[in-house]
Amino acid sequence: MLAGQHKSLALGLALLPLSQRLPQTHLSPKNDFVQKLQNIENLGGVISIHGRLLKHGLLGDTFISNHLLNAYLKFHRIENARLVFDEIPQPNVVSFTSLMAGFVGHQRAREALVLFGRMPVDEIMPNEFTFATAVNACSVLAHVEAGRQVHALVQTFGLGRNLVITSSLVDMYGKSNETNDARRVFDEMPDRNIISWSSMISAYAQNARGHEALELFCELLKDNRLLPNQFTYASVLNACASLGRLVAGKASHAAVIRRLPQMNEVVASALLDMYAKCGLINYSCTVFRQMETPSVIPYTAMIVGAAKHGLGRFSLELFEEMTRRGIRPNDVTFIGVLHACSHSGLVDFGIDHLNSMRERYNVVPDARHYTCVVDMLGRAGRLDEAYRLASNILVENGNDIALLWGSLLSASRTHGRLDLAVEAGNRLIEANQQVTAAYVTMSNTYAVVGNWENVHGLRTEMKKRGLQKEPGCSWVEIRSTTYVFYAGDISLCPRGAEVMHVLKELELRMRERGYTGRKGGTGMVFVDVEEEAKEAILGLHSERLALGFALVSMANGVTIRVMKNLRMCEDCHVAFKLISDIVGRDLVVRDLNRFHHFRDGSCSCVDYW
DNA sequence: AATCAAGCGT
Repeated sequence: MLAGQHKSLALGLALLPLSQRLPQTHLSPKNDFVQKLQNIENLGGVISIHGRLLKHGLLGDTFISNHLLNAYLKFHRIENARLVFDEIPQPNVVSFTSLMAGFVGHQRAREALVLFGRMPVDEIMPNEFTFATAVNACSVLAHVEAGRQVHALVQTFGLGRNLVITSSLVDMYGKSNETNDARRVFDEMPDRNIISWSSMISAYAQNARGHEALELFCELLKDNRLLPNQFTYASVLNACASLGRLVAGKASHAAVIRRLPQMNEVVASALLDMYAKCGLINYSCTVFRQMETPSVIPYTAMIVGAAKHGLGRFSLELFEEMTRRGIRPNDVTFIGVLHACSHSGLVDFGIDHLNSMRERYNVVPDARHYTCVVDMLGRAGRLDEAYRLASNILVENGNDIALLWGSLLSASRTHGRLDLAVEAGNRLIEANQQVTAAYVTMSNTYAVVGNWENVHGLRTEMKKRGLQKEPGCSWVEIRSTTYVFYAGDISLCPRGAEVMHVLKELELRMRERGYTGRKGGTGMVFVDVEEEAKEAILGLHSERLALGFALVSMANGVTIRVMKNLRMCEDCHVAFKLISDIVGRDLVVRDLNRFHHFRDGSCSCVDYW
């Protein structure tokens, strides 16, 4: 509305005869205005100068209008900025670039690209600033086709060696999950700054290629001219977290303390997330409590971390605490909260939260939230309710379908509900999602109820369709060596006999304590935890081998973590607790304490990096 | 006058 007034005023001014306009003094009010616009500290000031510019008839001046446009952007008034742009008689490349950057910064990247496309029509030549912004727009949209087109234009304009543009391209390819293209651009850069390196490290970290992220980080450290900063460490920690590499994560923590003048919230969030994913929830908590005013993101990370460790009550307390402090939960926070309820069997709390999220917090539940609730009902054995809910959710995205029906299928198998397992499995197969896993789980459900004919039938069907289960693997990180295990023959496993002995003993004790693996959720490590093919069942699951090896190492006084499929296996955590009970000592805690290098912020950790 | 990197879910 405000901007609309300006528009009509501007038209009115244009009708005034030149003589009636205020004369320009040779003291140049122009420069005066520009300086004021640059140093302005609040929106009111921008509006007042806007009015005075109108009076002086200075809005036709592209240079001044560009300053005004950017002043509006400084206070996030993207609409006002756009209206200023629309009134510039001859917008130049800076006008275009500034408004494009404004759109990108306000979740309107598509409009930035539209504006970019308008430039040739207005016969404005884009420059390096414009291209960097255009690439950034594609990056935000993860629109790799547009990104490739812009990349091609960059080459045509002879800007293929520009540092800023190429760094943006690395980021764009990374965000579009085209990691190899990101690396190609990175390798071809004539020179690189810390942003180029951080972008490439983060491209690896975000695309499940943590090993390469850490490798590249090591390479970066060899160059003494470039210092890693907060961005770099956040990505490195993210890589450690996704790999479950506690030792590297610890060392990064040490490096953060030693090498960064101060830690910001993003690094702290990455750090607490890393500790949670590597199994040290107490460390997560310590990092979290060191933050004075954590925002929604560290709160969410902590809630999710606690949930994964089976600390459902703690998750809910954290949620209470954050809302009490007036921090608004977002969609991800609720995924964490529902996840917590699901994994701690707090079904009714979970349903309450689902219902309150829209009403009280104005967060609309989507497929991911409903999937959590389906999972929660399924784990609790309330399969009919789970099925009813799942049938009523509208899911289009293949990945969402896989999560929803995959969750129901798994619960149906656990509870021996053949009817629902078949229904859920067929949904997956129809949607061409997780087809192999669906066949295997359906077949396992037939096995649970003793219907061997159908087990065999499904196996034949799989063979006919040429479906083969990829071998899963698990690994253990001991000191800084990673031991990888595949399902199969025990004789291939290092210290196989010892491993076998420990596992047998453990399984016996667990059965004595009533862990049959039929209750869902916890205690599943030892019975059918992985949906592996029947052949693998004859041998051993990779997780059991990894766990057994870890236990043997632990018995020899070695500190270990057990990992599964890139993430910490929450069931292993439960298993550790049981093992501690069985051996009558708190092995886990004692061993974790040996890692305690950080006291009072000082550090005695070896220089890993 | 305008351009590049980071953290929370499955």
